[in-house]
Amino acid sequence: MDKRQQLIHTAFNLFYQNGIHAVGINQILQTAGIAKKTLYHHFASKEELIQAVVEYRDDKFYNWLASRLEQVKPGYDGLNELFDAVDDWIHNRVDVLTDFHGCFFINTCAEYNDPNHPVYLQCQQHKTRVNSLIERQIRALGISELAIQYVTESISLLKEGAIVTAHVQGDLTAAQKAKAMTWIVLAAYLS
Amino acid sequence: MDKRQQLIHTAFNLFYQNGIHAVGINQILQTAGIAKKTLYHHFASKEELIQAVVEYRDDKFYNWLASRLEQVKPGYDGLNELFDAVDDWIHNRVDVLTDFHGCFFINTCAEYNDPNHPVYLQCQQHKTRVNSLIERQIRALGISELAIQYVTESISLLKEGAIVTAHVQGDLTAAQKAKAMTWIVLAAYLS
DNA sequence: TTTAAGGTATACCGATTTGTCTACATCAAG
DNA sequence: CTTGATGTAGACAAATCGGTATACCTTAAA
Repeated sequence: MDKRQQLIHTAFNLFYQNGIHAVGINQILQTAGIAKKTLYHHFASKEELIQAVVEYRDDKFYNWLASRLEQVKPGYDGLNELFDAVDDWIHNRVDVLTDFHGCFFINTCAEYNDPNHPVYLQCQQHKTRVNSLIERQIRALGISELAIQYVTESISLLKEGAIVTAHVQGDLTAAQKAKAMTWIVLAAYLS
Repeated sequence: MDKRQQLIHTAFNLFYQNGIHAVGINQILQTAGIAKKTLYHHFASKEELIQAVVEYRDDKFYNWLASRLEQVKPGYDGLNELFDAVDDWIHNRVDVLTDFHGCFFINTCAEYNDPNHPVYLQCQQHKTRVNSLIERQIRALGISELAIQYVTESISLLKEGAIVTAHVQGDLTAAQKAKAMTWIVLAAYLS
């Protein structure tokens, strides 16, 4: 019954479904059934609410993915699990992430197009956190320290491509394609 | 001195830089130096202007890429050119596309999150058109008809990943990474 | 029992939104 | 010469925006 958390939760769902700029504060309040005064008791402005929402999603997504990856051995198994997890997400098989509408952080960067904007930076940092999960898998393969960063960023690129392709093109097999390419790329880099 | 075209051009620049929902009609009018009546003489609503802007960008981007690809032989050379073109775009070396702010169509889908919305469909169709350019290159490789579609969509996924990674992460080498992976993937699929 | 925090409900503020309207200017074609 | 298309300038309307203010309620702790 924490009103603050209720507001963040409601705002995220509306933002994720309709875009941030398209959702007004009154709509959030009406949907959540919460008074305006209460919102401005917890947040100084809409901007602050938005930042809290991004942080909320960052945690939720990162923790979900991290827990998925913890269930398998780091390395090849982890990379398989990564793309299986994305595949589950795309197919709406992950309740905790709500219905798939692309990557919330990519979407948000599309709205806040200024790379110096706090919200934009939050989104970048989320991607950095997620990449660290990928790096852990790559590192377990025992390749040269020099190559780790490059390979990590390449796999990350495949993951981003899968998410965007699934979203914009509606290609539900995108994660599987990215997974297949990951195997091929790794085989080439490790030979 | 075509006012209609002037409006579309100004609106696109503002939309691309700030997002569609963040830009008001008055801002467009003031920037373009055009009266409100004139806008509503050419367009029935803001929505209609937006659709014209998306169509304008669709043509501009498609024609640019198509002309780049026409300068080389279809097949391997065309695929190299594809990623070199994206690389030029990312590095702001393509005047006709204006400063890089990610893919306008991906960004727009992020704002119009409803897959049934006309603008969303326009963006999907743009991707389909671009994919047909990629397919032409893949087809020239002489692989089986069955594989053409799959490989095309895989290369497309790499291209999307490069654009998004360059935009959100600010990784200016993303197109080169995607290009390198394209070679590897093709070598595997053609062996 | 009193007090402060957190809450609802709603009126209100100024600014901004999309879109309409009036009044007038230019100019090419019938 | 007139008419219709295209244009400018800007007032205006109705709705909505983010945000503030007032009045009152509940509840838990001092």
